[in-house]
Amino acid sequence: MGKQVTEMLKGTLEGIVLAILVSRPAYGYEITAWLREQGFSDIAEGTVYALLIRVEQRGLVDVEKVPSEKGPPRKVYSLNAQGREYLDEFWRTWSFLTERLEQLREGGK
Amino acid sequence: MGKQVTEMLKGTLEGIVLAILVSRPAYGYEITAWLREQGFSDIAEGTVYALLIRVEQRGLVDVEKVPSEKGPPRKVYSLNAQGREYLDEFWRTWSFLTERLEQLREGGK
DNA sequence: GGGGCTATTCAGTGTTACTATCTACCAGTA
DNA sequence: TACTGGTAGATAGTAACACTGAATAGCCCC
Repeated sequence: MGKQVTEMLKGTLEGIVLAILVSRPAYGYEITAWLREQGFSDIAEGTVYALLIRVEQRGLVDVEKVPSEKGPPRKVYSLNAQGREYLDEFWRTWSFLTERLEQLREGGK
Repeated sequence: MGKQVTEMLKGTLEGIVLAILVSRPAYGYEITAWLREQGFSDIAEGTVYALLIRVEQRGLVDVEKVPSEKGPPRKVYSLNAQGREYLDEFWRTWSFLTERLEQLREGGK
């Protein structure tokens, strides 16, 4: 992809991951793979792990270590109450931004 | 506003400013004031100026120094051909992101 | 002269995603 | 046994970007 996406993901990738976790618990490798399927073609391996550690430290997710059939144990993350609250705020902020930008796009024609 | 907006603006504020400039030339102070009216309540003074210098150095805008009735001369920026190209790409990237997020928001209910 | 508004600049900081690399576990295979 | 490949996570260092806070400068008016 491009540098543009990279910069835009700052601040949104966190919301994206939390939005994934609200529908079902998941672990890092899985999330990365899913993002790539969705078109975020070059999300770096380490990026999601770093993000998950951050949100864990902020207490937005619960963690459970689950043994894997293949490879080392998985750290399965799930959104807790605080995380859901944070996600709600994320959506509000996101809506604000999209509204402003939609206006600009209309006006710029 | 909050830290969330700050982080989300990374990568998008640049597009926002370029989108303003495509409809009319403008100078830093004016742009900052306009953004604040639009609800970006605490865009920092220095932020827009730094951004304008960046896009100028990348050759996306043309600059003209215009004497002001009050205060020091204004640096009036206008989008050039390269800038318009870049803005087009910005909108494509933005659309990609909004589509993905809209899907996530739908799915998360 | 001093306060208030306009307008720009700049050094320093924090956050975030990327790059690159490393560790670890297991299965299949030569 | 040794090697490869897929799964899974951690981490040190870097670049980009917006913010903080302050400084500078010009102009007007009391």
